[in-house]
Amino acid sequence: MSYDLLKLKNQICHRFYIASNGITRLYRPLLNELDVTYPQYLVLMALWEEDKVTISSIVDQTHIDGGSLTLILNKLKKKNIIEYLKDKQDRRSKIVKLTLKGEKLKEKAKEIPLKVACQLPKLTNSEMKSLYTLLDKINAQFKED
Amino acid sequence: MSYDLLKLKNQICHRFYIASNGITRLYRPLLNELDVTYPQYLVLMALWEEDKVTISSIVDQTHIDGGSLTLILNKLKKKNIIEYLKDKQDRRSKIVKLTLKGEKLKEKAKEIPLKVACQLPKLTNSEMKSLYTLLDKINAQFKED
DNA sequence: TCCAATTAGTTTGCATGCAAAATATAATAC
DNA sequence: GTATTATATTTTGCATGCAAACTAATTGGA
Repeated sequence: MSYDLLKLKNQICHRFYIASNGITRLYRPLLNELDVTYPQYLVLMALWEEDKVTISSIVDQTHIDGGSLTLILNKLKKKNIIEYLKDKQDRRSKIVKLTLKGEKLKEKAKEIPLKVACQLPKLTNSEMKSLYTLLDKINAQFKED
Repeated sequence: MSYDLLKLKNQICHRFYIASNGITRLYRPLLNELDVTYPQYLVLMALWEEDKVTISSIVDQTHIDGGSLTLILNKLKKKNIIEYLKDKQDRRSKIVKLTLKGEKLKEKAKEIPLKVACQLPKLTNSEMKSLYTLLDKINAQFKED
């Protein structure tokens, strides 16, 4: 009995692991049509909301690791989806800006959220709201890290 | 307004991504003391519950990708935490078995779940139960993939 | 003003996650 | 019984996630 907490069925982190990987898998075929990966899509969503931002701002919004983000952004640049501008106030930082192609991708992506939602088990509005609230409580502590 | 569904704040998958990575980060320093990574720990939890199982059984229990699991198991073998046995019924499959060292690690790991729980925001029993239920609903569809 | 501490990004090395191809062995169809 | 098909596992190649070391530029204070 004292080992019950070590059982897989009692691991909340394992449930997040399964949910995160599983839902990302649902996105994959849809994102393939845009020729982007899920983390690249996170970056795009951040830029579609606010363009011409620093790399560290994107880190804050997406929670993608900075080292990984360097690679991700370079790939988006190679695909002509973003470009870099110089920050004249602070020469250490770079400004990331969507290209026209990057902006137009938003139109193509518009249908993705609903298509993914349709493949998920139906939750009532109340359940969905509750899930968001609980996730936000759990994640609150990671917002500042 | 028609792009609201593309905002980061409305992405349930992004919340799972943040929660999964964030909580795994809480485990890391604790798991370092056992010299294992989080996915390796998932494998150990599966084996502590049921030892001498096939690789595909571990895939079913942990939802770790089969290709990745081959590497993970080889690393656990190199650390003398598991060993392989031959399956005489089916020579395609391997039986994975904890070594004595692997079994003893369970004792060392016993305190980990509580130590992690202490670092998470406090949820009421009711909230926690609700979160588990909702996650299980979401994950139900990935159980068979 | 000059140096120490800080900050923005990049690079490196290791460990997955994942799709797809490759291997080896079993089970089925005929 | 032999060819076809299916299953268990491994291998390969690419894309992160992450810690730690590194570079360049800015800031804070003495």
